[in-house]
Amino acid sequence: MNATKEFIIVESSKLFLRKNFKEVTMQEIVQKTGLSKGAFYHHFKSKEELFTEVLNYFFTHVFVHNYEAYSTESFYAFYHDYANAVQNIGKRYLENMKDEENSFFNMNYFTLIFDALRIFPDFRQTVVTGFKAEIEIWKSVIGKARANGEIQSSMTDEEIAMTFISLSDGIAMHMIVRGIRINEVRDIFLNLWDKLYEQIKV
Amino acid sequence: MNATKEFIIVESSKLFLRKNFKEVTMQEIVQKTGLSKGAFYHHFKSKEELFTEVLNYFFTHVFVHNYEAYSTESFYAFYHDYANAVQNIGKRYLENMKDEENSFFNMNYFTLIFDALRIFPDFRQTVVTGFKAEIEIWKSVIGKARANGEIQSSMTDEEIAMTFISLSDGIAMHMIVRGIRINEVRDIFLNLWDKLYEQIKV
DNA sequence: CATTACAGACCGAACAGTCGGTTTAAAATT
DNA sequence: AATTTTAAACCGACTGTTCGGTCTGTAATG
Repeated sequence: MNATKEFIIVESSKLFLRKNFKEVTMQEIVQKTGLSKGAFYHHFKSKEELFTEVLNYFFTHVFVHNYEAYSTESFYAFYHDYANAVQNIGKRYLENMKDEENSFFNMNYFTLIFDALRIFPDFRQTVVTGFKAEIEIWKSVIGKARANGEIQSSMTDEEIAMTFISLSDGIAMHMIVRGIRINEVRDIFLNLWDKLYEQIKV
Repeated sequence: MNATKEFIIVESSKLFLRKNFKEVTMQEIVQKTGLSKGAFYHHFKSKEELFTEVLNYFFTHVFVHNYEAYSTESFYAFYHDYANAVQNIGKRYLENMKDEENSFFNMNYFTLIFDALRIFPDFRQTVVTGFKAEIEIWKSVIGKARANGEIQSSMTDEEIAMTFISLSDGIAMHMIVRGIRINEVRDIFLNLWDKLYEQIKV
């Protein structure tokens, strides 16, 4: 990809972490990139096209889990690796803000998704596919842990997976609303995960 | 409150369940209400003022729990009452949409809060206060259940409360993204709540 | 008949996007 | 090596439209 185009995506992605699609103006984008409107429209056919690229950037470079790197030795090791990765995602998220005056995030993983769904209804399929893939990975680790005798529960693998994932998402959302520091979120849901784990470990 | 003003709030609230603040235009508001611009600005000094009233309407008439009505006999009865109330909230939410062609909700409890936080930073305090009050109610019911010998857990009352609340919120968010029918959300998280309950009940 | 409620023409600002033209640098030609 | 050609990158004034909001006039109300 063209370097300038990539530069525009990365720079304007910072704007989309503070305001939603409608609130970010072309004027702000050209100001942030230091380019002109003509230059922008040379690389993108519309503001919407930029936004699709920004979303793609977020979901392939920022809000992304590298599951291959997580231990599948035990469920315990797996979800601890996952929690640490969430911490790193938070750090990448904050890096996108360090050149802003008021380092307060008004958009987040969830609002970005809902904003995108409103503008691009087809985006739903992409998100749902991603969710399902994530659940499958958790299920397989959990199933293995159950077979190993690491854990034991009346819940199905899928129920355990959904409980862990949804709990962390719910906690994250509450903490974002409360304005808590991103790095503290991990500790809060990891503590609860450990407590849940205690109840299912053999 | 003036009947026309209330009518404007209720009618335009339906628009704010489909689009965010910036996306909803004055033209749509006057069209939806069948009134004129002059009439609107006779009752409200700005679009923002309307939005504060709409938010107030949502959080006092739609997205609201009537905790006094919930059983505090047992934690089990309490969270079942809560889950049923969530069902009713979902129904009220859907009622606001029945006169629209495409009955698909693009805004929800969470996006509304985040939209509001961006426009009215002071709204955070209101939301956080509400969250804390909710947790306190749960904590007291859980504490009582523990004292009664209904439940037993290595988790603190607050941890149990946060686990239950955040889990249902996380589930709701996932299900909204998936486009699942609102009424099914209750069954999904209530099932998980029951499983968690099984593990802490004496 | 004074006040409230409403209508709708109207306003300037802001919006996304366009367009004619300039700069830059590499490729082609002499 | 010097000159010409070509194309991509970029510029910013400009366009048509829509935005939230105002203003003046009229109808209803009590």
